[in-house]
Amino acid sequence: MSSSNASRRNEASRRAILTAAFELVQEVGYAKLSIESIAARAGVGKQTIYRWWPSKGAVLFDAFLLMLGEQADTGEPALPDTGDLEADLKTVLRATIEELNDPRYDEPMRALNTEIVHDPALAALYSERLDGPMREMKKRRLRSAQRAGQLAEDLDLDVAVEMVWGPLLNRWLQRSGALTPEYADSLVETALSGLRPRH
Amino acid sequence: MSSSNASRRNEASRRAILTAAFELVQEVGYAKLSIESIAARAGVGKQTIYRWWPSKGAVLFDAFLLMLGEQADTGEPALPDTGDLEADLKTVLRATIEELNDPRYDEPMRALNTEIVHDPALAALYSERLDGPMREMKKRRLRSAQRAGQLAEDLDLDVAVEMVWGPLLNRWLQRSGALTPEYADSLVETALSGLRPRH
Amino acid sequence: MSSSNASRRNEASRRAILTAAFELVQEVGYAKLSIESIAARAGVGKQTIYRWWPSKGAVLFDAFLLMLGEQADTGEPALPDTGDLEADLKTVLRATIEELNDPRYDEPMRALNTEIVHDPALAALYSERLDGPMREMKKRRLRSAQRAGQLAEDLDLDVAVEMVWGPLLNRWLQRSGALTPEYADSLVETALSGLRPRH
Amino acid sequence: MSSSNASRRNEASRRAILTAAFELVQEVGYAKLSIESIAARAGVGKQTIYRWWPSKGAVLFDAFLLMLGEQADTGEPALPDTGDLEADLKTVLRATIEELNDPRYDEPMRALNTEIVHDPALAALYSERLDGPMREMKKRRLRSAQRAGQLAEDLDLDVAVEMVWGPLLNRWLQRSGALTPEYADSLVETALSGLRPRH
DNA sequence: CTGTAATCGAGACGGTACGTCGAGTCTTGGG
DNA sequence: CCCAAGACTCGACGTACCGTCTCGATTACAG
Repeated sequence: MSSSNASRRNEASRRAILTAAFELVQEVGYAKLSIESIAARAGVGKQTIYRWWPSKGAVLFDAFLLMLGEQADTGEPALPDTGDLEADLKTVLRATIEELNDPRYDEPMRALNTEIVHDPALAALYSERLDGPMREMKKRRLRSAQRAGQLAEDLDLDVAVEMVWGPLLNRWLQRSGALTPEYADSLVETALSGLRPRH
Repeated sequence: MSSSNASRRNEASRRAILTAAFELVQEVGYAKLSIESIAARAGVGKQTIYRWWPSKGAVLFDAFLLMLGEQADTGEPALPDTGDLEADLKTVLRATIEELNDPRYDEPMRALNTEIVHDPALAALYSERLDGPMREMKKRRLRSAQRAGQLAEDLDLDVAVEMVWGPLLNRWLQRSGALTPEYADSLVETALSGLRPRH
Repeated sequence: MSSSNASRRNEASRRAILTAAFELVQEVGYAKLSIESIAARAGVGKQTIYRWWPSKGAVLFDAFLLMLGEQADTGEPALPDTGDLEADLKTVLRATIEELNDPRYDEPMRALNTEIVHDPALAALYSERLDGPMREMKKRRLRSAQRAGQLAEDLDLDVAVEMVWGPLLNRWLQRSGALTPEYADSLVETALSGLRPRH
Repeated sequence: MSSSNASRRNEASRRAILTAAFELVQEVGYAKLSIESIAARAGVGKQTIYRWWPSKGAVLFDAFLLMLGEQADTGEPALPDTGDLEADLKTVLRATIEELNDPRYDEPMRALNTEIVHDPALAALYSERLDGPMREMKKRRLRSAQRAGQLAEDLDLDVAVEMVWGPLLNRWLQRSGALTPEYADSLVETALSGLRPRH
């Protein structure tokens, strides 16, 4: 059922390439990341990269998948659910902010986002393998709250997810403001209550 | 007050360069845009570009300013204010969506966003010259509504702006969903009312 | 005396490789001839070539032997001997010229000569298997004439052979002049009579 | 009349490239000579080589011209003329043999000959710039002898030149025999007297 | 008649070099 | 001093082959 892999691809090389790519994008930044340097760092011929990936962005994407351990794929990842939606969302957003502020992830994630912006094929892949599962996870938490009567019954969960996480991502990408825990709180509170006055 | 500008810079060359840059980024995309091709198209020596701009992104940014006619700078641009905030916002978001779907602006704007993501200096410039004025304009409209009691008194207007426009920009950049007028409406309604049920 | 050939080598592959090599060198020229293209054309794994030949030149050399049907080996090839040395030599040189002018043999023979120039091992092989037998054949004809008193008694036959055929080969390799039947005649006459005036 | 050179070519780079090429072909041989290594040794970008020369062979050819100091071009080079043709030719051939046996010139000259064999354009250049002038020089000496009645009146001097020098070049290229002073003598004597018995 | 070991087609691998593109710098000559 | 033009060094591109190395799948010999 599994032992015979049709491909004669060298798994060790694959991992070396992805690891090298991830390290290098941290060290030199996305603009200066070259296939040549990835190959050199990985101890691999350039052809081995060109053979299996169509673009630099695709390598980076796979590197991401490897680093994330493909968590999104295994089982059903879930957001915390204490019953208190507001608190849970704040917890999650604060954690996200911490990750975005982590220099180890900053450059690689910016690089990935850049590639997605310009490469529709990669965007589709991203949507399918990374963003999709994450979005599902977020929607599951919101649906749970919805069932508990904490969210509007007619709420479009996709819009809801984007309204909570979108501003955060934007601020980070455009550096249009500081990413602080307070910002996370404010975002959650405002999204839940809406801009209009209550009562 | 003397007529002599300190700089002996050739205005014709400047415009030719910016025009060529804007045209080329539409035609070949951002990744394949080269300083050499800009110089060739503009009928200009490469040195003339390097003399006046520090980076490809800076050229692109100035090209944008030129194309936008520096609207943001002239006078006090304003969002429509009919008194009906929800309707006004929907109008504006629908217009924005139309612009983002316009192939003439799609590639150049993606290019600009990409540069901003990786170049903090450019991000600051963007924030000051383009995003800042736009944000002020949006906040003015919201403040007007706030005074009219249509928005919560303690609302953080920056967060509010990001919550309305951020998801839109994100969907566009990541191609994570279609940009339709209905999406604009849904976004405005959800943001104004909040995720929680009313009553 | 046993029927078993020590080698389990595949004769069909061997012939396919040599034929492919000979064809390809005609088609693409020596510089662009690659082991990979030979293997592909022959429908053979690269390893099969590397297993049996030490170098591209060696393959080419064997290809030559195959094409020539190993004539030089079988029996005692001989130059025409009508008793008229001058006429016989002219006949032979004219035939040689025709062969050298034949596009089917031009490129392959140039290729072989090139390899010989740079590879002493191949040069030795060439000398033993191709040039040697040919030279013997030529010397036999000259010796016959010498016995008939038509050539100087103390003549060094090796020098004689080189003086008749050398200039021809040189002109062909360096393209330093046209290879015409008249040239053949002139060469033979001059060599036989010498540069000095007779009487 | 001369100061303004139309080309803005860098003479220092040109010399560095040719010198590097000549050195490298001695050191690593023709087969392993790469444009890349020439550029590296010369401290020059590869593009500068590709900009000015169409092929590796053309570089090598120019390197030869530079090394030979373009002697052939300056003035009227001449072979020794003591009145004794046989002695003079022996002197010259012996000197040639010594040169061909000099390891400093062996590889480069083989390389040049190889290129000529495969590249008609280069062959023409060779004929015009190197072989032609040399051949003229040789013919001048023979013509002088001819006037003195030492050579046949109807002798084709081109054929004569090829008959004396051709065998030598061939033996060297094909390694079909040792290049000794005795061989030079034998060659000259046989060519002058012819293969036929005198009287 | 059946292992078993060499040979085969296939093609991935780590490399080297190719010939091209563009970056950013520098030089020349003209206005 | 600025400009158009374009040569320069340098680094990377993506491709072609090198010679080596597995991988099954024949295939011909030996037991």
